[in-house]
Amino acid sequence: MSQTQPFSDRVFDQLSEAIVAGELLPGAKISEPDLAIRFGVSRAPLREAIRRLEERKLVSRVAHQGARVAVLSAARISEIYMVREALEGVAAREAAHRMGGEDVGQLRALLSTHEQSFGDDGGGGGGDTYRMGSADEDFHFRIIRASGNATLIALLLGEYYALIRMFRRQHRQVAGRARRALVEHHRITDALADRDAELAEFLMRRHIAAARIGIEQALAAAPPKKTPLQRTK
Amino acid sequence: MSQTQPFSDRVFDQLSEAIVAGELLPGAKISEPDLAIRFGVSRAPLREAIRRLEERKLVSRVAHQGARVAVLSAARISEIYMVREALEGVAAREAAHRMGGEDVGQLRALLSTHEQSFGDDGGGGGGDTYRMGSADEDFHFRIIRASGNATLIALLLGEYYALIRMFRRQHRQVAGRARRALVEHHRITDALADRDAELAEFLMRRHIAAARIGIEQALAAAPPKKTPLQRTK
DNA sequence: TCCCGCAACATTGTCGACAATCGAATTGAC
DNA sequence: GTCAATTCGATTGTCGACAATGTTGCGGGA
Repeated sequence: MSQTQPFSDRVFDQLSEAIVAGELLPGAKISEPDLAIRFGVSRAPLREAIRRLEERKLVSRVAHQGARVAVLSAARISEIYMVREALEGVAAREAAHRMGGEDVGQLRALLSTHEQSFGDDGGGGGGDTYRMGSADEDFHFRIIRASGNATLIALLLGEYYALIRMFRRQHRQVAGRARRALVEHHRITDALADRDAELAEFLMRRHIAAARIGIEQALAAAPPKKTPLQRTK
Repeated sequence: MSQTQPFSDRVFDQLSEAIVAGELLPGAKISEPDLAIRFGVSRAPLREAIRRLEERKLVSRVAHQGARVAVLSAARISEIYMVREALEGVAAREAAHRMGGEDVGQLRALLSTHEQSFGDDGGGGGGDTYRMGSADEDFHFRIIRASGNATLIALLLGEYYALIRMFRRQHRQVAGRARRALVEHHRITDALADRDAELAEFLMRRHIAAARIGIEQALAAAPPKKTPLQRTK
C-alpha cells in the first residue's frame, strides 16, 4: 500500500464520498477556501480534485462563479438509467460466458440473504429501503465485475453508481419494487447458470428498464423537490 | 462567447487535440515543465488539465512518476467497442423515435457523398482511409445527437470518440470494411426512416460488432506495434 | 417607494517557489 | 569486469500570495 498517497487523490475520494453520502447536498456551493480548511490542505490539490469531479459529472462548474454539487433532474436520471440498461445488458451477456459454477453459487447465496431481509421486517422503515438498495447494488456489482471488461467496470462502478447512490439518497421513497426486483434477480441468475448470454442480456435490460419506468412514474407524481441551493457551511 | 476562457480549459482542449491528432504519441511522457512552457502557462492550470485527461482515460498517471499518453492495447480497443455497441444501439433506438423527415434526408445526402468518394479514387491511399473514417464519424455523430439523450451524447462524443480517433491514428491499416460499412449505414438509415426503433438498434449493434471483430482479427494478425516510450521533445 | 449605479467584499484563476520523492549516473568494493 | 550503494539531478506534489472577475450591499436619484 502506498503510504504517501497524494493529497489530491485523498481529497478526491473524500469529496466523492461526502457528495454521495449526502453530506454535501445537491446544489450546494462548493467553496474552495472552506473545503481547503475543512480537509486541511491547500487550494491547489483541492482544485485538481474538483476538476476531476467535474469531469465525472458529480459537480457542475461555471467560470468565475464557482462549482456546485450536481442536481439530478428527473430527465437526467432517466438518461442515466438508459445508459445503465445498455451497459449492464452487455455486462450480463459477458458475465454469462465467464461466470463459473462457484460464482453463480455465491450469487444464489446473496439472493437468499435478500429474501430473509424480507421476512425480518413487517412494515419496512426508511433505513430498510437503503439496506435493500445496498443489497441490490451487491447483486449488480458482482455481475458487472464478472463481465471481465475493465472499461465497462470502470464506467459503471466508478462513475455511474456514484450518481445512482446519490440519487437514492435524494429520493428514498421510490423503492416499492423490491419484491418484484428480487424475482427478476432470480431469473437473471438462472440465465447466468445456464450460460445463456442472450437471455441474460435480455432479462437484465428489461430489469433495469422496469426500474427506470418505475422511477419516472414516481418522479412524475411527486413534486420535483425544490432544494433551495444552500451553502456549504 | 466568453472572451476570457480559463487557461485550464484552453490547455485541456489543446492537450486533448494534441493527443488525439497524434502530435503526442502514445506512451510519450507528459513533462509538466515542458508543456507549461509550450503552452505558455504556469503548471497549476496545466496540472488541472492533466487530471481531467486522466479522468477521461486519455493519459495514465503514476504517483511521483509522471503521466504518459495512454496506450490503447488490443484488449482495450475491444472493450471500448463493446461499450460503443451497447451505447450506440440505444442511441439508434432513441433516434428512431425522434428523427424527423428532414433529419433522415440529411442522413441520406451524407451517404450519397460517401458513395461518391468511392468513385473518385481507384487505389485508396493512406489519406483516404482517414477521410473515410471522418465520414463514418459524421454518420454516427448525427444519429447519436438525434438520440436526445445528453448523457449518452456526452459519453460517446465527448469521451469515447476521442479514444476511437486516437486508435484510428495508430492503426491506419485496419479500414478495408468501408464498402460493407456503407451498405450497413444504408440499412440503418432505412430503419430510422421507418421509425423502426427495434430494427435500428439491432442493425447498429451488429454494425459496430462487425467493426470490432474486424479490428480484433486485424490486430491479431499484425504485430502489437512496439512503440518504445519516447519522450515529449 | 422603487430602481439604477457604485463601491467594497469575497471568490476564483494564476503564478512562482519550496519540499518530497523517484530515476539515473557515478563511484567504490569485491 | 560486474554488481551494489550512494549521491546527484530532475520531476512531481504542495503551498502561500497576487491579480482578475463576479457578487452583494449601500446610497443616491427619479
